[in-house]
Amino acid sequence: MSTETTIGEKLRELRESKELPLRKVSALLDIDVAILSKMERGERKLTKGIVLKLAEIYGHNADELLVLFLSDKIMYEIQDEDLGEKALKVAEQRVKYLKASKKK
Amino acid sequence: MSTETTIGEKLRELRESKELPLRKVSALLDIDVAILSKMERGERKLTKGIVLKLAEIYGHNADELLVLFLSDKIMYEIQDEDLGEKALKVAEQRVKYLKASKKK
DNA sequence: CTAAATTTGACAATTATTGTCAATGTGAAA
DNA sequence: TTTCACATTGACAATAATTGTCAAATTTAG
Repeated sequence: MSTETTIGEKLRELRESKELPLRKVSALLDIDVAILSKMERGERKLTKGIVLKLAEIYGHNADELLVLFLSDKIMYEIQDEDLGEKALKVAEQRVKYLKASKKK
Repeated sequence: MSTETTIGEKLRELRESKELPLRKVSALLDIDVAILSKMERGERKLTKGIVLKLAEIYGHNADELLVLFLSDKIMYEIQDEDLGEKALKVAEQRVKYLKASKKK
């Protein structure tokens, strides 16, 4: 499940599957074509807003893209860290703890 | 397992358990006392280097502190995100995938 | 009270990120 | 080759974020 792809690569795949040129998509997003090019190749950071707009443009499930987007940011934080996996597990515990203590 | 504490709070606890004033510790770290104060309270970002030095100063297990430090950074990325937990799981998969494909 | 410890806020200096643009590179068509 | 659309690259200034430094204010312990 989306384990071998970055959000940028995924967005490029989606764009190409729709046969849309960067030029058109960047116009819809109202950003420079160079920036979108770099975002797809991971050279510039994506924002949540851009990801959501692209989900809309490509007619693709937004949550799936957001999860990939967030996990990319997480991966960036733990890159090359031996303790990354442990840190992820601790973070999971903490998320669960927060959920539990946040009464609905 | 360290689910209710930030790295800053943990470092403050350690310092207080050793009865060391900020003044002395910040001198050992060669940083301003104000910065260390803010780091302990989460108002300024800690660095890996500072965490390691503090582990040394307090004679505390460095890995445990690093895991907490990294998980803090992860938590920061997914704060308030409904999809945070899913993103963590995907990140775990990806870490495992990377480990597997990186032949030793 | 007083003295040490800590916190707070303001500020300039540094560093990072951003958008913009032009030049360059790539590939397909003919 | 020439042309054309598409994409990439790098340089640059503008903007924003982070940093260290300091002094004043506040809190805490005696």
